[in-house]
Amino acid sequence: MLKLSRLTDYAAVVMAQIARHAHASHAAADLAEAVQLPHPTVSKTLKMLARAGLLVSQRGAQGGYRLARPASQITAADIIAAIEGPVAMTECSQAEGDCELVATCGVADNWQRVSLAMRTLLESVTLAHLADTAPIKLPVQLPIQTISLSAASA
Amino acid sequence: MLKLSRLTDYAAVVMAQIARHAHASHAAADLAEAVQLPHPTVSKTLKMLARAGLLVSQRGAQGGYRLARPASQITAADIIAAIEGPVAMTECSQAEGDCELVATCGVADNWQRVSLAMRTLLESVTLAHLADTAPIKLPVQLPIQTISLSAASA
DNA sequence: TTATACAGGACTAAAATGGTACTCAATTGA
DNA sequence: TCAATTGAGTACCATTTTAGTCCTGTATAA
Repeated sequence: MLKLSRLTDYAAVVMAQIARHAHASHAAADLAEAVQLPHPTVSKTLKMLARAGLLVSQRGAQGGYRLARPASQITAADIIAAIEGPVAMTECSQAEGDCELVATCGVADNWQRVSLAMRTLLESVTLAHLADTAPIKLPVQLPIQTISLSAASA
Repeated sequence: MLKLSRLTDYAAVVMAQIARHAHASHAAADLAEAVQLPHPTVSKTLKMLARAGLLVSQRGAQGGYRLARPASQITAADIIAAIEGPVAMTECSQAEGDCELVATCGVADNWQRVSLAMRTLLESVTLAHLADTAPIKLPVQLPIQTISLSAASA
């Protein structure tokens, strides 16, 4: 399925919720209520996002979480990376030298290129886009074809 | 990590191996030897690929697996789908009506668009590209930017 | 100083994944 | 027609990952 983990999914929903009221501080409990998910799980997610530097936290009464920077400067790739680690399709596309099958593999290089393309795509989608109830209008069908796999330039 | 499962990774490697000698029939054991992976696992992978219609199998002596169609007509998305099911980033981006959080979610539509873009990307990469030892030259950095999220057209 | 709210870590339960083994069926060719 | 080869199908187990919970500690504001 190549799918996001459920926590990552939650993270996106919660981030979007915060982004829609970026001025205020949001307590974990309030957010959990707003998005209809269990407190402890939302809390865990928020902690991960804060640790990744996407949210800033404020302890104590009237505390809570706020965006660390404008929603337009937080990307889908950031959110995914905060929960699941760096976006990479295969083991070998994130770190060098782990895979002992390099010799017989023969597809590593090309997978890495595809992986890079996906990362670039995810970096081009911002939290501002996600939080907007209006659909982001990705003219997907056509332009991606312009990434013709035969063209030049590395 | 948004990563492929290990079996999917194997599938790509094995498919590439077959694609490089598309004329011959390949026994599971031979392929396992060639790519240095355990027999039973390769066998399992091959069965899944055959069931998905990407390979045709021939039983008996001199039997084995062959590509069901030219490598240029088999996409990365096909291979991933054969092992993991349809490419979709979230539960709700593959089937309608499962998620009871639609009301509070607010990001479903946009995730689905991103998901579609990823699928399109994976459909534009063929087995012929993957199997080619020469790198596919994805001019990624630039053109993906042309998928500007603000443009028109649904 | 007390209530609020986040931080961190440990722990458990459940599910997905990966891998193995065994038996059956089909094809070839001697 | 029989034996060897090779895929098909199924069931099973071990491991890892994921999700979720709980508890204790710490910072802040009123």
